[in-house]
Amino acid sequence: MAARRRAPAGASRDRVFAAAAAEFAAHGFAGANMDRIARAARLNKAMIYYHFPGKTALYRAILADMFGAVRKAVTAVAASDRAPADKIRDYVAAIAREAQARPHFPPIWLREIAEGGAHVDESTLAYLRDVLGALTAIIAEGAREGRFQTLPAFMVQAGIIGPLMLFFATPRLRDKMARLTHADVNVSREAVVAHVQRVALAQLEGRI
Amino acid sequence: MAARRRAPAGASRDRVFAAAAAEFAAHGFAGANMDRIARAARLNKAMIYYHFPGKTALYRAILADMFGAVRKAVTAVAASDRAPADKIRDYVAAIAREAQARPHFPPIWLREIAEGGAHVDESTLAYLRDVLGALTAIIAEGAREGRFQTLPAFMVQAGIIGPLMLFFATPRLRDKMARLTHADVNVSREAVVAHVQRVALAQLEGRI
DNA sequence: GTCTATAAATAGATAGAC
DNA sequence: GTCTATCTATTTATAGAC
Repeated sequence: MAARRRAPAGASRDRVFAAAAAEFAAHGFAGANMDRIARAARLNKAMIYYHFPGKTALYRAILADMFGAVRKAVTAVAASDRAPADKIRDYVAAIAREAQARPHFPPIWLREIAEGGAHVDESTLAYLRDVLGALTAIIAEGAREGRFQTLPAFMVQAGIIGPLMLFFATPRLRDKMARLTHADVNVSREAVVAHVQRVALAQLEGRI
Repeated sequence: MAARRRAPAGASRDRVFAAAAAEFAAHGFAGANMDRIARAARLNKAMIYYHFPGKTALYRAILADMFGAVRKAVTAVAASDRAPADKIRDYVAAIAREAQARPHFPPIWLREIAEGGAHVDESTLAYLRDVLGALTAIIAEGAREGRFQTLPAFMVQAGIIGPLMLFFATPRLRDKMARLTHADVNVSREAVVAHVQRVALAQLEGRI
């Protein structure tokens, strides 16, 4: 048996990945700096290129991780045996959970929306299709059972991820605003998630 | 009287401004390229620096224009003599109108949210404070009249601008998705605005 | 006001030693 | 696997002529 390595196998790759995710979230694709990523990962630039073919591939790996995780979570929700209304709540909760598990997720998603998915490759686009597909399926199921009205999935999705991403992406901006104004910008995570769940459900059940 | 100039006074400055807005929307602050801006404005780079001190100042001028216009519109809404419920509808419509009048607006706003207002200076932050302040005032007025429940303005705001910006910023992304999937991603502007109005109002009137 | 040419700095990517 | 040193291209910004 080989002696135990000083550092776990793949540790430096993980450090590059984590540092890059934070960098892309903070500065966007074009603004991300390979030198800063290397420094944050406590490595040198050459090590990034040892682990990843280049900046674009590194970014896409992060996108795939993000949307792959969401896809997996919401697909499981859609396939569960819960009632449609509960699936909607679970769908919202799942997205919130995956977003919160990755602080870089909301900023990167917002940016990717802003540039029309310029860096999204085919396989990641397929993940997104499946995410919207899961929501579409839940809506269709609820409609079949006479509990939901049929709304365009995109509209429901916008009502869910819009507020969620805004909330999760803005802790610093809300701090900034809180220091400037007296408006109540400090809302709890639970309150936001519960609110988005109620709103999404009220829409689909025609209570709006 | 001076002879009429070939081109209107300030025309080249306007061209720089318009080209820069499109460039920042498409590529973000860091990704924006002064050469491309010059070319799109049918000028050379030196002319940009003749009109603006630098890239940051140019970007901030665009932010100030955007948020200044929104501030003006929603402040007028809050000060009008309409009923609180109508003011909420007007508030949503005003934001949608200003966003649609400037195609660069939604992408830039989304990006600025994503990076925590990194490029927002004091005066623009004051505009944002007034925008949220207008909404806060409308909610307070409705609550005083016993028509609204008091919700955090930020939460209501997130429910409004989240879906609106997502919709206005994603025509290309939705096209991309439409070609890939059969989901109904083609929602009309009117439907989205009306929907956001109904949702915001239902929240405040406690019908959710 | 408008241009060309260029300075000065930055950043993605690689060579090659250990 | 990890490092230093460097190449090359890009990019913000300016000098200076017209």
